[in-house]
Amino acid sequence: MSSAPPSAGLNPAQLAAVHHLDGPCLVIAGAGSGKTRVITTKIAQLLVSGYRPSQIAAITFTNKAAQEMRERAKSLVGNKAAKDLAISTFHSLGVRLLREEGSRLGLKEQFSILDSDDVLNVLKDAGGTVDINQAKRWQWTISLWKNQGLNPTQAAHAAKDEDERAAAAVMVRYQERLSAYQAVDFDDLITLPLKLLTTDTEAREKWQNKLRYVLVDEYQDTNAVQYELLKALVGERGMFTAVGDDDQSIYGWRGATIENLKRLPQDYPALKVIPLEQNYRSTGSILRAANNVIAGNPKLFEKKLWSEYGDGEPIALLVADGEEHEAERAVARIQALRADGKGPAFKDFAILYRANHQARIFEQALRRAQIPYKVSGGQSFFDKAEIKDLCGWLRLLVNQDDDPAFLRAVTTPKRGIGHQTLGSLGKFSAQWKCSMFEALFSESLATALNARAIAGLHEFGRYINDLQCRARHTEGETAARAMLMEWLKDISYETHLLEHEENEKVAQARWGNVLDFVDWIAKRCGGQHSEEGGVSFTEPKQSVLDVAQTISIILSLAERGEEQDQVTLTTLHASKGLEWPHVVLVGVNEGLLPFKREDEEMTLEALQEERRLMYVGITRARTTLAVSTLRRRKRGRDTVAGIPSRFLAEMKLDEASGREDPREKLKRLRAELAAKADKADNAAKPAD
DNA sequence: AGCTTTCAACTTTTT
DNA sequence: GTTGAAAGCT
Repeated sequence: MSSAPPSAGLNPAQLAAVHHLDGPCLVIAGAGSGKTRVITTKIAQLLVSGYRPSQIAAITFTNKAAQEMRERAKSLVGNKAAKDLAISTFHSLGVRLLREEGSRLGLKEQFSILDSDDVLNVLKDAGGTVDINQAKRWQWTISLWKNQGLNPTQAAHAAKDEDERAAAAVMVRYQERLSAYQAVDFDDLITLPLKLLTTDTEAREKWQNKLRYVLVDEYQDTNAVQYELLKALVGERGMFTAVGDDDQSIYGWRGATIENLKRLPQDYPALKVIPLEQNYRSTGSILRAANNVIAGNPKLFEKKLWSEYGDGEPIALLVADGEEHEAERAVARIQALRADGKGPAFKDFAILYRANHQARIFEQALRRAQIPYKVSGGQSFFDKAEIKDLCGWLRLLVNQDDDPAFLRAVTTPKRGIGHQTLGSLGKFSAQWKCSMFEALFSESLATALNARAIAGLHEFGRYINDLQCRARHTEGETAARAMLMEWLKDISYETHLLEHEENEKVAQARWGNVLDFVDWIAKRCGGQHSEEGGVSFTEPKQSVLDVAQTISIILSLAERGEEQDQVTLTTLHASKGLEWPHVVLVGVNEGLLPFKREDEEMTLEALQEERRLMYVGITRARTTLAVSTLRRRKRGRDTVAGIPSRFLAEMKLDEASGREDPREKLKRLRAELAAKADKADNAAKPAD
């Protein structure tokens, strides 16, 4: 290792942020200003100045972000030091605190953590209803209260209408049930540690001593309770660095509050505020548009992004006749840019939209153009244990040499084949360099295993072969559903769930997921009819095995975390923190972005949050950005006139091309238009 | 009363 | 393309 300081190559503002170690520090990190680099470098700097790794806590909002930060830290400070750093989400830090100190709150060490589905069941029970939506509304309301730091009594006080009073009443019983079960929900993972640290001096001193320095990422996303927890953790010393951007606060609707940014200078008069304004991501045109838009919001901290890169391409404005046309234009743009010179990869493109349902039309258009794509979000369905079980079986049907799948299928549900047998089978297959499934029918298997074990394995093997055969020859939705249900009956999966789950309600929920899964597969087996661009066409029917194959591919790619070359489709919310060379921001219309419900008026706060969303969208782009607006848009059954979003005017696109001579500009624009028309023509031909 | 049909609406999401 | 609510039908 060289002796260069960890902060080599940082700009002055970044350096100031890294080296301000002896007091509270707030870094206002504009989009693309290298904030993760600042955090990891600061961690390294803290180590240099004498902190031990275990004394430094870095807090993020998602596990993914924590993972990434740990990777970055690892490459900077080495494996050994990085291992002991307390890099985690607010929630996992909460878990750690409660596991160690929970007894002080009357919580046993092995308390259970309820996920969202579990909570819903408890709420139905506590509220005496079967109405899932009612339960969901309670869940939402109660969660917001808890995130504001309200207990049931305070919540009852805060309740404004009949619905909220009912929710508050349910909340009392809900909390009682949680403590009776020795269970906590996600919100408790913040509120209970806070309660502990504020009421128990001994615990507070212990943890303030343990975690000497705290860094918080995405600080603008903290809610009231998280703020208090941070305060309790850092105590009087106030040794922390908060990194955030008030202009990228887009989670107000789930309890995040920029009050936390306003309060910080008041609560910590010694606070050093350092804005990072140099952007290392986008071209001048893009940054100018972003700055112009966000200028419409009141400023909490003054900052203006700038970049050393040139203006680059002007921002393209697409005006589409309708949703289909918009999708075609977006696809044509991708094809045109790819036809250009070196040609960017598909993964260099993203299509950004306000609401999930907007994705569908773009999916269709991309499929028709044979462009690979992925829709971000969702997919967590496949992480559920019961779904993983069944996917194990499906993977085995697709590829019998998939040993992990074999092990999962052969042991779930239990069928009298234990680890002894499987251990021997594994050794045998390793010796003969074949898969476990292949080994199962080998004649020399008798040398390794007794007859009873072999008989059991053979039965399983025959069943798999039979099932594979059925899966290959079953097509169509109804037949597929019947076949899958028969399979589940064959392996007694429902019984398995009921036996292995202590709580019958949880088992029922899991079985419900299984049925959803069956449904999902069956739907894909039936031919799908769709109308696309006036052409009606039918996807061919698929066999169950075909669908299983698709699932296997998705799973193996996800498992390896491999990035494929595909266009990204994502909501603006989910795009925060990401970037692409080429971005198309679609549906930039009044009503959609800014979003407004039909019957409600938009508050100023809501509009400002929508504006920040627009700002986030613009700043995702590195080299080119296209914004697209609809001239007509669908609303339910009928089509209404589309009003261009006010944010388009705020971008001041005509000014954005700079101080160019008007005549020159006209000439250039004409040439560009002609070139684009050519490209679009060329690109359109092979697509049809 | 309980069923079917029709109509209109349609955020954003992590732990 | 789905879901929930309200109107209409038996």
